[in-house]
Amino acid sequence: MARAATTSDAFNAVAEPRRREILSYLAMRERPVGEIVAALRLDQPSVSKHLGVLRKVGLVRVRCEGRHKFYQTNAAAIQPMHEWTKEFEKFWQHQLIRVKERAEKRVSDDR
Amino acid sequence: MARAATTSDAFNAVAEPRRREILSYLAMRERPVGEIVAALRLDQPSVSKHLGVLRKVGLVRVRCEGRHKFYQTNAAAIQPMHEWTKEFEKFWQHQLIRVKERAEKRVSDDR
DNA sequence: TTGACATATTCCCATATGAGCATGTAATTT
DNA sequence: AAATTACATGCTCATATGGGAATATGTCAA
Repeated sequence: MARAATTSDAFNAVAEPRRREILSYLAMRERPVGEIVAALRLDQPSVSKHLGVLRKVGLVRVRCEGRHKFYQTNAAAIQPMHEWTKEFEKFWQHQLIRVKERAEKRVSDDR
Repeated sequence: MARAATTSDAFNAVAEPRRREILSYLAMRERPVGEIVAALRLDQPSVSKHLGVLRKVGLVRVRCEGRHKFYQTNAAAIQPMHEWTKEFEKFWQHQLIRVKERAEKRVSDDR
């Protein structure tokens, strides 16, 4: 088996740095494709393809108006990733405390 | 250019579901490779390869003891992902509020 | 030393990728 | 109708992948 498709879930879709940029850019308000192209300085076909991936996993929503398509980030689709990373919060807090303790011990040893 | 390497950053490394399982499994306490193999029912070479990826991006730490290698999740390396997803928190909260408002409006319209 | 055990590495392969470029399609304007 | 605008899709290609199987490395035990 090869690597999982980028369209298989939010984790895979978001692994691509440009897609993260697009999501950040579209979080505040909806934008037509042309503005994404101009703002992020990417080729138009590239943006369209990235938007296709993001659409497939539900990370963006589209609204059509004439020949313009307005894309916006669907933040709710990011929440599961936030929840998963949150599971580790208590551990990195513990780790930081231990690092701090060791540092303080070193200081007292030096005295 | 092809897809970015899985070893290029935490986002890419974590896109693989098995690696997320491994990280969760190793979060509480360190484990030798054999226990990961047994617990997650994966082939040993597969686990070694996944651990190699996780090591390269700093998501796990190793401690060698005789012929055993104890791996543990380095939760601090997950924090940046948590921060990135957190940027969207306010947006999904707004979206949920709007969904709720629309639902309430529908109820009042029906009355 | 020889062998058993614990991990890591290598090879092959089907599959998916993203960039670049060209082309297709739909809506609008002239 | 023809030209223009706004996006989407198709193509090729270099590259990386994860699984499977075999093999290598390193450590301990008898």
